[in-house]
Amino acid sequence: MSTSDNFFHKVYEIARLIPFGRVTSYGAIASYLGAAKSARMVGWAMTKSRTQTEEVPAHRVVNRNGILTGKHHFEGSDLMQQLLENEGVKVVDDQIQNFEKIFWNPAEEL
DNA sequence: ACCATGACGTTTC
DNA sequence: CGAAACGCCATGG
Repeated sequence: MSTSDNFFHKVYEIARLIPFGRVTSYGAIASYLGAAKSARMVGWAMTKSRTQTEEVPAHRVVNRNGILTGKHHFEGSDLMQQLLENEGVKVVDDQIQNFEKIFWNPAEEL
């Protein structure tokens, strides 16, 4: 047990609230949790997310530019992109198309 | 305690 | 536009 477990738990809760076909960023989640400077921890939480019992849609979390920087943490070489495109999110060269339109900001929409 | 390593973000070149 | 330098902070050796 550590004090950051609560932070991780909240990260997972928010991640599960991301609507189908929408995406958000590591920084947006960190900022919403009052830890604007801990975006890297959100990424770390995503890495740990697969150990969670409850599923976490980690593929809906990208960096602030809408680029799939964490794709290498998924199986294969394009699984993350496949998962997104299954939801209607278009990706070209690891860049989410129309990113600003489908971006889901927890601070404004939650 | 020190150093290295990131699924980040911002600034600068 | 890509690369690098910082700042940030939990984790691991």
